[in-house]
Amino acid sequence: MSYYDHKEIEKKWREYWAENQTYKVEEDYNKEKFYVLDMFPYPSGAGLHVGHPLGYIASDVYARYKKALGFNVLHPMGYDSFGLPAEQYAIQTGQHPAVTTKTNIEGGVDKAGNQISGYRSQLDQMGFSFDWSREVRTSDPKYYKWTQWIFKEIFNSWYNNDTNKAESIDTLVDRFETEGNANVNAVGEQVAVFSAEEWNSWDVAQQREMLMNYRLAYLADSWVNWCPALGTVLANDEVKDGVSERGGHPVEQKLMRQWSMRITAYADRLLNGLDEIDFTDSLKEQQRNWIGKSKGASVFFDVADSDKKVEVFTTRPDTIFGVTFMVLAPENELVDEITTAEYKDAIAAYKQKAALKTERDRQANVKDITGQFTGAYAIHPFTGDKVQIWIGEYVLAGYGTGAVMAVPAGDQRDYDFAKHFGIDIPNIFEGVDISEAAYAEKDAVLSNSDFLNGLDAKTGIEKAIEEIEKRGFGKGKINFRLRDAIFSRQRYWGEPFPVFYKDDVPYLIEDALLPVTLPEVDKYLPTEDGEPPLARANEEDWEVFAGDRMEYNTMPGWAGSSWYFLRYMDPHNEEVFADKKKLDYWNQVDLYIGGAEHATGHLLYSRFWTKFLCDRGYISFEEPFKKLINQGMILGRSSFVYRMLFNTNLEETNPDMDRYIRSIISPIFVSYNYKRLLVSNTGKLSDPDQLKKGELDAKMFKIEDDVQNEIKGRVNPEIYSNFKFRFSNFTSPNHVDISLVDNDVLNQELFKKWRPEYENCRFIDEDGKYICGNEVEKMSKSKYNVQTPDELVEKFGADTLRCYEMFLGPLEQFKPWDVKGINGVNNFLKKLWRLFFTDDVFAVSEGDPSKENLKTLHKTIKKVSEDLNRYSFNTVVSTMMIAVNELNEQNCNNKHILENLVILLAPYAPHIAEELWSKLGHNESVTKAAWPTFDPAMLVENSFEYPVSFNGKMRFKIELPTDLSKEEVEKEVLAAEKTAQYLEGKTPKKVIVVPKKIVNVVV
RNA sequence: ACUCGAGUGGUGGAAUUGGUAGACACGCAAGACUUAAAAUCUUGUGUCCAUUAGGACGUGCGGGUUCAAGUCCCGCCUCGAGUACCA
Repeated sequence: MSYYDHKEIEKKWREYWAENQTYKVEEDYNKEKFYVLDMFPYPSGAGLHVGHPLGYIASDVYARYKKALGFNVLHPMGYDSFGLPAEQYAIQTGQHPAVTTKTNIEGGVDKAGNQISGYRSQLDQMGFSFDWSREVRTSDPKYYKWTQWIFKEIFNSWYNNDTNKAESIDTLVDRFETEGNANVNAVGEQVAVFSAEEWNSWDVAQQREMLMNYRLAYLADSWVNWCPALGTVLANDEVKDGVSERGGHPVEQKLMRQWSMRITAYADRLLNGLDEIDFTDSLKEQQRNWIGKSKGASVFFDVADSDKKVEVFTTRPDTIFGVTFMVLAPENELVDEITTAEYKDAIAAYKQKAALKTERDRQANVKDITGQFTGAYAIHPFTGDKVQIWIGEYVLAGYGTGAVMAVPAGDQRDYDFAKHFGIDIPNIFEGVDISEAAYAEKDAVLSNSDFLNGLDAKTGIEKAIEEIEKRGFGKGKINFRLRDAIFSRQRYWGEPFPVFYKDDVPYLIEDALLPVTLPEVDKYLPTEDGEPPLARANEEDWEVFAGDRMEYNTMPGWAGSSWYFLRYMDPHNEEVFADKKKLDYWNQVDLYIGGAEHATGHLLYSRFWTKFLCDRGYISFEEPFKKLINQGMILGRSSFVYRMLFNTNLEETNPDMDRYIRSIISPIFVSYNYKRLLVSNTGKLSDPDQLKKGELDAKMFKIEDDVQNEIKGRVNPEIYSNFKFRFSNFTSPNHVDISLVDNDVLNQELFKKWRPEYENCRFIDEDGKYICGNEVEKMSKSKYNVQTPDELVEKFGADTLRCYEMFLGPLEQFKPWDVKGINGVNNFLKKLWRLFFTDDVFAVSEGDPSKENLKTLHKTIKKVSEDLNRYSFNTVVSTMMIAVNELNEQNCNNKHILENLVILLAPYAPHIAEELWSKLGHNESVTKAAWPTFDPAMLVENSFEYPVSFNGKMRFKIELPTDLSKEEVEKEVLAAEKTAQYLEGKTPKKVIVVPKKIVNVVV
């Protein structure tokens, strides 16, 4: 085989790898480990486009590099195979989601008869070094058995603020039994104090109900994001702009009994942990904002003529003397209790109006100020003044206490509210004008504020909290925006809970009976009375059943993905979720690659579960992912054809005829460079454009004439006498399939066959070529700009595609896909191949390499290693290209040089590397070869070509020995012939010499 | 509005700690091979001026620091991403 036959080579080595289990990894406790992980994919039926494997290629390159460096590398892959799309498809087709999921992964034919190649084979053809023996699927009962087990652990835990750790619920029960809850410092709901005697006197149901307030996985009535279209609740991170992230359906607030995870217990640790991990700043920032820590105070205001109190949270307790009213969220429980008889109806009406609005409506109408007075008054704790209590939509039920103390002088929303309802706006800042707007900056000095007068915000806040605590109506408090995570979904295709109910009290299924598998149901829809699909299953449909009924909810998508990276360490263990020794060995993920869209979902939840499992002693690290790289999206390059618009003169007089004539005139498309001239008839045209415009006019004229004549025989003469076909100056751009376009030139024949309506279309082309316009957009079927890896692998091979995707640009960046460029990379591999051949015969020379050869090699080893160390995947390809170009020029076919070159290339182009490696006489896979060592001695030069600049401008170069001192270099430069020319007779003020870098002469 | 990120040839991009801006590739142009096309190879290719020699300008815009700025500092503009009544 003398030419580079990628098909043959790639097939051969893929088979070799599979047969020899080249990528199988074992724990080797004497070897240093490295864990490279990709965010695992949801196996959709649509398959992969070129954007999907980008991150996998990068991680594969890195994994192979680390392995060559001698690390024991764990690099697994699996599927996040529970989820909505499979279930929606199941609802439509009645096919079990397990079946479609399996087809999407393993290939087959879907219900509509489409051939699906399957994720696995698409991944395999890319030559990835995944250890498939460790594959996990979240929907596999053997896997979700342990997801259920972890749920049980979380359920059986509480958060002890004193130890700042999750502990077994047994330690809590012990304390309740001996001392009650008075001294328990736990994260949880506010509960009344009880004694040990009281606890011991309760029955099991009462005790379990109390424990719910403490458990880290708990069942409670909570305000949830209810999405009627999807028939399920959604977590906060699954709602974007008030609609569901998947599908964009409206979401409303609803009070429902739901499972939740007490992630708020970990808010502070999730925040602090960010300092220890290497994520991008923007991602850390997103998590910080999501957690939303704010310091302030919680203050109680007595309600006048009542024993009720309103608790508020404020970050500006220093502005408390500016309080002129209070506002509660409409959903706040206190509202009904304090509303006076007089205002009952108005309040009820307002509440109802608010409840009907979707999340989105409430967000959209930020500018609309609404609210309603309750009739009740609160007592200002310092001044004793009576202040009105209102309810208003701008106060969120879910944040803080669902109530605010309104300080119109210092908060714009309060200011607007006060203005709108005519409430006082007393100024509490010295020398600040608040006639137009509130003053929210923290640099103003307080006034009209009793003991706080003269203080700035910082000291004022401290002083205020001190005083509030002293007088006993509040205390300093830290508040988080982060909410507990809703953990149930009213869906079928998810993990069933290991939970059953007896007398409406939830109990756990014992470990020995796990997993609780999904029962068969007749339909994947809610029941008539609105229960989740699992309620359709009868007792006998459940493999595991206990109590009165099983839990009907299933777990959310993030359950399985929160811990999968641990299961890869020991995927087939049936005794524990993973063996402790293996967990300790593989430890954290050293490099994690995936999209940034998981910033506040998966990446936060898995950090939470990791901390939990660490607290409970199952693992020995708190952060799952040491370093994370977000790969940027590969955008599509869409091509456009421009359809000419025209007038018929009949639009008004005879619209029916107009429509008829339009229907019989085949589309006319104008080439891009002409279209430009059509639209830009303003301003002066350049001479060539002027010429082109002339051409265009002539062509348009001709077609106008042709069309005019063609119509003649097809309509009656009377109508024809009024018919005048004239092009307008406008065109309508239509997407055209990129497979019909080569280098912006449209294949006119194929285009005519593409769609029946284009069969007889006409082109106004340029010298026979129709040039398409283009635009960079997201890849999507509807834009006909999707590039699948399959056709490229077929045409150029996986090695070329791998190199090209890396070559495209920095991994993190968004970049447009340009098919053209792939030729260059393919050429590079062909050139490389040819280095090994002389006159079509494989031939390498055994002798010592030349100094030049060695210099090229070691320069390359150095740069490739450095670049990989800083994850600069794109520049490595350029470096390899330079090396091949240089070796080509040097006519190098030295065995030593080429062997090392092959090892350097192997992470990027493993197939061709294996082939050349074996041709070089090796019997083992190139993946077993050690990374070459850089020898600085090979790069030592005895002369350097100094760029000489004058006043910072480079003028000429001069070759000088490297062992010259600065002074000698200066002397040589000043003596140089060209120097005089640039000095123009002046004497240099100063000469800067940076050895082996630059010389700058200041004149 | 706020937070983060990014603006470099016709295009993707390189320049790692301030030290030759535009590496490497695409595209384009010219040439070689060919009956022709494709493929391949060679040469050129930031812009402007100049026949050449050479010169001027040049990393979004305006300032500054420095012998020297794509890189550092200040102000602004544009684009992208995220968040959005968070008290």
